[in-house]
Amino acid sequence: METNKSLPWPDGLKRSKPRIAVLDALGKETVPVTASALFEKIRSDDASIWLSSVYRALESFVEKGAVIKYMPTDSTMAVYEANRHIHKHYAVCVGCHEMLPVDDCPLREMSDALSPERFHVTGHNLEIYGYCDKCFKKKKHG
Amino acid sequence: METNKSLPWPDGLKRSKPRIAVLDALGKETVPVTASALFEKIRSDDASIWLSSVYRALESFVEKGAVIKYMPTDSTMAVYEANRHIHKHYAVCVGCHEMLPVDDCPLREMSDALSPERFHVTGHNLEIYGYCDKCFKKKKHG
DNA sequence: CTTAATGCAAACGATTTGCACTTCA
DNA sequence: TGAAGTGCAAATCGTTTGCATTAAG
Repeated sequence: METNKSLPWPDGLKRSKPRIAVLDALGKETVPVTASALFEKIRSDDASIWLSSVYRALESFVEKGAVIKYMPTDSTMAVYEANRHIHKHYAVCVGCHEMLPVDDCPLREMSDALSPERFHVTGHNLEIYGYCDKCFKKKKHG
Repeated sequence: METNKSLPWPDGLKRSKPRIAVLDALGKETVPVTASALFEKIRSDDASIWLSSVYRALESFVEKGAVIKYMPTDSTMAVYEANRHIHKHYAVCVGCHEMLPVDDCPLREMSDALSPERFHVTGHNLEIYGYCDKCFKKKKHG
């Protein structure tokens, strides 16, 4: 997974210190992260940034399609990841919220189920729930 | 779709006025609804109920598996539906948030992609995004 | 009776927003 | 310079919680 190659700057967005910091930080992640996790990482690296700027930066990137936002069903916080244009889904652990990438997507033929008279598909989101192995073992022992 | 048959009462839950009202109201819905929408409907029907009681009732039903909670990615509010034990997914309109049922589920073989050494699947959630026909037409005309 | 559920209000926490002050193009 | 972005604080809003009271089993 190409996490280190720096992400292309989205057209039409001014380059500012907070935005650059946010996109850089996202570029280093391999799984989706929350806004406040990003905020902490940027801060601990060095730079002064405000949480609201992180949110605003993320929002503008999402709008441009450079970043993808997910809202996991069993959580209250949104998570974000760089859009590397690799079609991908995650298995979310119900115990610790870890997100494991799932390489296969079984949805190629999905849109057939929806005729264009009813619905015009632009994308989809698949979450698989369950336990990662660590949490599964923890659960077994109580 | 069997929306009128009254839903079975989950084992181990005390029958109380607010809980009954919530489950009744959910039984009349054909698509997932928000807690506050339910709250309004119950109120407009007649009964006095508090929003917090709606949340508490929903929470207890979700715990018992009688109700399913979703958190659509493009929204900030959770939605709930009665668990009729029919495997189902929705196409969510990006314009108006309408949720259209999708009858087919392409995920039967999904869990094969995850070996049990990595992840123990308990369920999944699929959202399909796009435009319902009304919003699609609206968008075309600007 | 005795535990669990509710009424109600007040707290919470993630996210958003308002506004004066920068900063980028 | 002028529009767009940020610092910062304060507001918002869906949801949760605390506690005294009420109701279910």
